[in-house]
Amino acid sequence: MRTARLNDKSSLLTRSPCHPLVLSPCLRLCYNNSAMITTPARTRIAPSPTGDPHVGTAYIGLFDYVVARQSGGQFVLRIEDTDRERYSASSADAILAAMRWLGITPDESPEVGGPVGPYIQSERTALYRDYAAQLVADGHAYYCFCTKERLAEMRAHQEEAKESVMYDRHCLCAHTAEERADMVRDGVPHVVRMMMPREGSTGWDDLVRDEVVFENALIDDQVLLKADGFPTYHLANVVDDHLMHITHVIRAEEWISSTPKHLVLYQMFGWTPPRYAHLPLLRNPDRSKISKRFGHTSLHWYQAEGFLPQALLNFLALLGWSHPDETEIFPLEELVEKFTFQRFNKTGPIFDLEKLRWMNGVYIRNLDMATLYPLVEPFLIAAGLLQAEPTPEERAFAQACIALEREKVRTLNEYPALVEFLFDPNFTFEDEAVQKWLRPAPAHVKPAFRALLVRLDALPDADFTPEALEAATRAVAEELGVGAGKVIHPTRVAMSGRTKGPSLFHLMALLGKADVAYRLNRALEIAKEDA
RNA sequence: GGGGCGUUGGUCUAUCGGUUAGGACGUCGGCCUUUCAAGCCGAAGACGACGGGUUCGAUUCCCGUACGCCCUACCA
Repeated sequence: MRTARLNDKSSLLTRSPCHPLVLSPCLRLCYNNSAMITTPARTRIAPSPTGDPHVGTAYIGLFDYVVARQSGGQFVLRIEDTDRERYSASSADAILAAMRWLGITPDESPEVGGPVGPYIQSERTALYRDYAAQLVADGHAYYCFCTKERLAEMRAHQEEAKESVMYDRHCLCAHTAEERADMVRDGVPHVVRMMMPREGSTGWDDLVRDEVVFENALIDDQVLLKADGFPTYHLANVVDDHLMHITHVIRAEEWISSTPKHLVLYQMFGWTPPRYAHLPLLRNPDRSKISKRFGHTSLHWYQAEGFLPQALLNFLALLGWSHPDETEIFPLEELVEKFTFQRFNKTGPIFDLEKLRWMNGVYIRNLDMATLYPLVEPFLIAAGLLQAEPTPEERAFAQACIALEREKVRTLNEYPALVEFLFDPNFTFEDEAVQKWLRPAPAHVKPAFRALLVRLDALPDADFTPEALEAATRAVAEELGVGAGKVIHPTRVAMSGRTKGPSLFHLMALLGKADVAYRLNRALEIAKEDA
């Protein structure tokens, strides 16, 4: 049951000189956060194109997607490129591509368009200017001409005096509205600041944190429009969320203290605010906000490392949220089915890469070869094991190699190192393996290799099967009066240069008679040198 | 300095006042096995940050303290 007790907006705002707005009783909303969302919700992810696509964007985007899907609504992607200093031209495309890779594709975006575009804020600047002007005209905002120097000085004084650092409304008190308008007309550089009420409080019922309230007096007169004519996040976000009919703003915890500003803007405009859900912030191992310094924040890294999008999403879903049945491995569809904000935790989780790696391994093992191999091939090509356009034969061989080591990895990029030796009969031996079985070689090893060579030579090509190879190997062991392992282990070293690896007989069958013989002889050579 | 948010094993978490505080990752040990993995079994690891309340009973509700984090930009 949802109830909303919202005072008539005109009674919320009253005026008085220099403290012009008074917000009376705080905004109280009571909702039920335990339920699934049944009326179509419009959610949005609003990344800033300032660098590589960020894992935090994927985290928030995942839940935006889930809420939209669950409720039968839409998931919108909007590019917030109002910071011209940090803007990176290639970033927006990279973000879109990363979302596509993850499979959480927006219903409306700069790429696919939609009914409430444009979806790039730099293409909407006229809009923000108009709304800012309206706020000024209505007395909810004012022009400010203070230089950065004066602001810095003011802050220094305030800090020294142990006062809270806030704009002192110098321009508001020193000039009349007409004077300010004249100065703007005369081209004096200026910004637009919102006139934050100095009394009352502003609060909301957060979908994950319940009621949060701030004293208005503690909130600064935020700059809404910068001197370069671009809006700040605060203005652009409110205007766009309203114009784009966003019903649920899902964002990171770091925005909590900005929310009252946004709420007051909605009141000033006379708009109904959306619901807010402030999700916990992903953390570094030292509990600070996740950053490049400690971990991997770029989605490119996860992709390059060979994480599967499904695994990443599953892992992300379990950061802060938990499945009602305590299930750990579940697909996106199930998250859509089971999601409620109530099951969200408020603590910022540390991003545990080890657990992600485990989970990724589970997902890899659950794939059939037909699905797995195409995902692995690019890694084989990158490692130089395959040429860029493999022939069907090369591809078949590579797939057979991967099949041998299929369940061994946690990330796809581990495959090349595991199967490398299969592609190269002149592989490099590992010192440890050589020392254990070849140099010095236990007395039975060289005879065993020679006996094996003879037996394998006698095997028709068609019989070069794991079963036949195992029989031959065991027969050799018996002949020499040693345990099977005493032949199997050195043979493995002869085949791969290592003490560990895939099933020996399957590996030999895959290599074929000639290659196996070559490798056996090569090992014999190495063992010979020692004497 | 001010404000806000948070605090269950190393990590992710369950618990919506009554449990021997459960699960997962990781760690350690065992089994399986031609090695490595995988799989299976088992173990160690939480006085539920601390101190007060409320209650017949608190990890769960309230207050305080400590600690951590976020915000405090003409960045988002």
